[in-house]
Amino acid sequence: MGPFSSIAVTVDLVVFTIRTERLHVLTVTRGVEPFEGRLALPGGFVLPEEDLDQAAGRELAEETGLGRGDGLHLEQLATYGTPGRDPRQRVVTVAYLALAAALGDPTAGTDAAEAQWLPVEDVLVGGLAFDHDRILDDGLDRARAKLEYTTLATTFCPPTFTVADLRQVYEAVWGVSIDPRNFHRKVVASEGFVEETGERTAEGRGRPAMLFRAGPATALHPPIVRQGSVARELGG
Amino acid sequence: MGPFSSIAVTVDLVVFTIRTERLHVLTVTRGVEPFEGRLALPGGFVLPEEDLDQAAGRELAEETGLGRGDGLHLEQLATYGTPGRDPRQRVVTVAYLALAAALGDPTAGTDAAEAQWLPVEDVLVGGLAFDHDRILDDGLDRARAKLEYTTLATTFCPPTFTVADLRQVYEAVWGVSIDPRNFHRKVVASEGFVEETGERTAEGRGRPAMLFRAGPATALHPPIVRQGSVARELGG
DNA sequence: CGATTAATCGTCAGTTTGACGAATAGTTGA
DNA sequence: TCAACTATTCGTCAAACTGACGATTAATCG
Repeated sequence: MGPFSSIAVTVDLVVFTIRTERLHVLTVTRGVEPFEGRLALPGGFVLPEEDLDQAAGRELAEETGLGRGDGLHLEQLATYGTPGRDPRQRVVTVAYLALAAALGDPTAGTDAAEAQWLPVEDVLVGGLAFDHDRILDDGLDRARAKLEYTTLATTFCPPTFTVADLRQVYEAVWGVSIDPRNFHRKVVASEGFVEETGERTAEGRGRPAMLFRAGPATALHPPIVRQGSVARELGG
Repeated sequence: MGPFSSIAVTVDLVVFTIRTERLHVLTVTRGVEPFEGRLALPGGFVLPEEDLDQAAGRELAEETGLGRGDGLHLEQLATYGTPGRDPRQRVVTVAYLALAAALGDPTAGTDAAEAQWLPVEDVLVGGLAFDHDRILDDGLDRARAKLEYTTLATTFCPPTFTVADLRQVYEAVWGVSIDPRNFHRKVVASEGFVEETGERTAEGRGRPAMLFRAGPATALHPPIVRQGSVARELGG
């Protein structure tokens, strides 16, 4: 294939979770040049006999210990290949978006001793190496949009959760506050979004809440819309 | 970077347009093995100093003569890299989706003497080389979804067009028929979707229609929804 | 010129929305 | 113990939006 083979292919991960009611992203501290000591998104090379999705799943498992069956969501985000984005050589990276329920601190002892969860707003202000700020931004846009018309918000929740838990997911990801009464009405009316477990929360202030599990639906009809979000988005 | 560099990176294009009220996709007939003589999506290698978007734009220009300023839309679709998808060597391809107004037959004389527009439904039934059927399918899904909540339908139209022209875009892409009265109401009420030119069509049967041009909006609020499309999409 | 065609305007009932009041069922603190 | 507090859940209401479809308008066709 001639002179075209000198491009390295990697996968990078934008992994979101919610801790203490704020959206967090998984980061690693680079141990080598370039950008040594700087924060970056986790990622690595695609192995010669490995599918792209496989590579992303492997990297995710290495960094977090999460794998199939942990109710996490993994989808391809976009691919970035501007010449010079890695100063060493031409690197094309396929970015993936992962959503996970809150879990303990990243598995030390593995490849990812330097990995840590950081609040997205703290990272967004230009803190990442390479073009990872842009990738994080695109991942955030994608996650925000997907909450509107898919049931993916439940992947941020534990196996059983309350409507308030689910609402806090939307509030954390969108950075807005939502009327609990209208949100409750829409969620329980949305067929297949959540299923009753019959149980209710034991502790906590206020009236005990019903516990739900994720329902079988993947798409939301009608969607849960951000108030003035995309609206009035004019531009030329 | 060791043993990781032996992956070739290409771009492939899903180019849609509308001819005779049906959605068409740009195809090429392969002149070399593998899949010699078979239909495929146009595409080619990413050059060493070339950005991915650039490569896609270049390939599009080579095949169609279309370039910036022709009011066409070009966006990254997804990346495909399953080992074995190209029997010769490991190839990762970044697919792009392009939408264009109807134009003449593909520019013969260039690289693309074998390029032709074919109705999507004729191609969908497993006619393409490599994994291009899958790519076409993903492109079709993306195009259908984007018509709902963006103003991209106008990129299928000439500089000035009627509401009926726009409706035929939706009907061709979605493969449904739409009530002309409700569609008209929504389109003219949607701020920034279309702008009046003050002119009207001269020829044709029936009452002459007002001519519009594309407005400044990029997002649609509220969206133009497919009837029962995504609705009831349960599964798990 | 009447039939036909297509564009545009209207009507109407049913649904969904955002705003917000009210009842419920717990915990907290004096 | 009980009033204050908090959070969940249920209701109400007017405004907006939707799909179905009738009616009018303005052209071409036979």
